[in-house]
Amino acid sequence: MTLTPPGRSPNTEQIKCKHCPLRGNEAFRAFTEKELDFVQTFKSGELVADAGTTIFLEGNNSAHLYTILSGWVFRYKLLDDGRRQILNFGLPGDFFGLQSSMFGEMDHSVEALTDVVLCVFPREKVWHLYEHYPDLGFDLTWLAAREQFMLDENLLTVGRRTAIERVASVLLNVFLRIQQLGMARGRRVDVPFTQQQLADALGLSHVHTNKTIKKLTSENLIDWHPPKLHIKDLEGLARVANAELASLPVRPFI
Amino acid sequence: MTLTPPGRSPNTEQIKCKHCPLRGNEAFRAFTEKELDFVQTFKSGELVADAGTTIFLEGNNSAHLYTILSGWVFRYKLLDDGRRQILNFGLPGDFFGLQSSMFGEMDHSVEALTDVVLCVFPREKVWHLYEHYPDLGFDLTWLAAREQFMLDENLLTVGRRTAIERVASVLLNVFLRIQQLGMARGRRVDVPFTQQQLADALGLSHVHTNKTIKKLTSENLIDWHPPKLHIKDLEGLARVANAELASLPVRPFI
DNA sequence: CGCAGTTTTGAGACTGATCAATGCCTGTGG
DNA sequence: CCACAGGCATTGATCAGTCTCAAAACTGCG
Repeated sequence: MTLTPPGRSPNTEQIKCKHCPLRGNEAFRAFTEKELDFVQTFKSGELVADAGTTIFLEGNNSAHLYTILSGWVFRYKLLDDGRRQILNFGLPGDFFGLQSSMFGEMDHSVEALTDVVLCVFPREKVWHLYEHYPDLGFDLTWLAAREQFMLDENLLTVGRRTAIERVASVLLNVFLRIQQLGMARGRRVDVPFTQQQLADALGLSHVHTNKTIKKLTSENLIDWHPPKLHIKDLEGLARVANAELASLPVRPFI
Repeated sequence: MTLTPPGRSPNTEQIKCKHCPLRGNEAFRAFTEKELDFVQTFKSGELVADAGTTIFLEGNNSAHLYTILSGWVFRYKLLDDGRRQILNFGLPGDFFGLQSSMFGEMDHSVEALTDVVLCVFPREKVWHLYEHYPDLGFDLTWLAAREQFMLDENLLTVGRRTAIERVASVLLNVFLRIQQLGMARGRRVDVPFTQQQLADALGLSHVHTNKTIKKLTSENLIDWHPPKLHIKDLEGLARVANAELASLPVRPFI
């Protein structure tokens, strides 16, 4: 496990915001020079973490905000006896850690699902952002509303969909998000989570999740040999999921 | 069903922000004169709606943001076949409708649970707020983060808690929220939702919800003769819920 | 008084949980 | 190059929590 402290990355040179690999991506809105310069001063460093590393724990007073440059993370909550609910997955360009900068304490934990590179922002500067870059403040709210949107969807899934609908809708969502980032090869994507982790996101047991995946496979909708996921029938999958195939809006990121 | 259009309330005089009944409440942070004046210009009217009225529907392009002055609402999503998941309840001081002002379209519906009075803000002015009142922009983000916090909790509840834990934790949360608003009489509060609505928030059937409430009652933890809820054993209820009794932070509102 | 919506109760069915193995792949060290 | 360990995936059998269906009792209201 490597957890490089913010501000000092070991071998790798830090990426300048100007040259941020995410900038060119069509999924994200364009930035002005001025905004870029500010974001650069806002950024305090990078965090490189191996898969499995805990970025922060519930109850922590994390002093940072993070944008994912590469890799996946997941947010989760635990009950005392160890039951775990994964709240959402974070992909490149996604933002997390807002709560601590608002309330001073996180209500959930975050773990690196794959090796990740995170862009780190100190929370003391958040206020500065609102004061001098209202458009970026607006973007922050936008991103918070987007997270809420995804949570609403997850809550519907976990609360009201059957097992097969749940698996179908989460795989579908994840596929669409990867596709939006331009990281899909046709209907083929890399989905790095284990069945156990998927189960924890769905509110199901891992055994039943496995059996449900098999069913989707035997119905010729998907083919998943972790981490390679092939969506063989997108419309069919959406039908089983009881979901619509809306396209995702272009979005900001910090 | 009465749905008074924003900007024209029939008999009632509109409430000036300066005299907003919520202002004095300890649950909320104090505002400066300048902020109050702006919020007053931001406000475009009031919406008075009877219990059961739909404020807006999923897919709508709602042009407004709302703060609840009095009464309860709930946010929900539907599946095609009518299964309903209630995402969260809104109480006085709570804010909703942010998504439409960010993405132009709501992903969920909102219904008045009781008769409500809502304070209406036009979404065109949201940008103005960020530009000229950064502290209010910050507050908006704060409120979005708070909603996220509540959704995280709900997702954990629905995904990983058992029926009895679910009922206990939602009743507990609702009690604490009412208490924070100073609307509790000791351990007694008015909880206006039906068992069916509670069930839809919990991801349970209404029959099983009823049986579970009975169990909590027979264990002498609560006493609920709708709408009168009496929490007979707060600590015991928290224990059953597998939840902690943290106090809620003072919060902003618009 | 009667209606409509809500709560309550019982019985049986079923989805998904739990338990317990087994198989499989990958990386590691001998 | 093989043996082994550890993590994951897979499978079968049994169990139980929750759902569905159906009907009755209750409550507030016109």
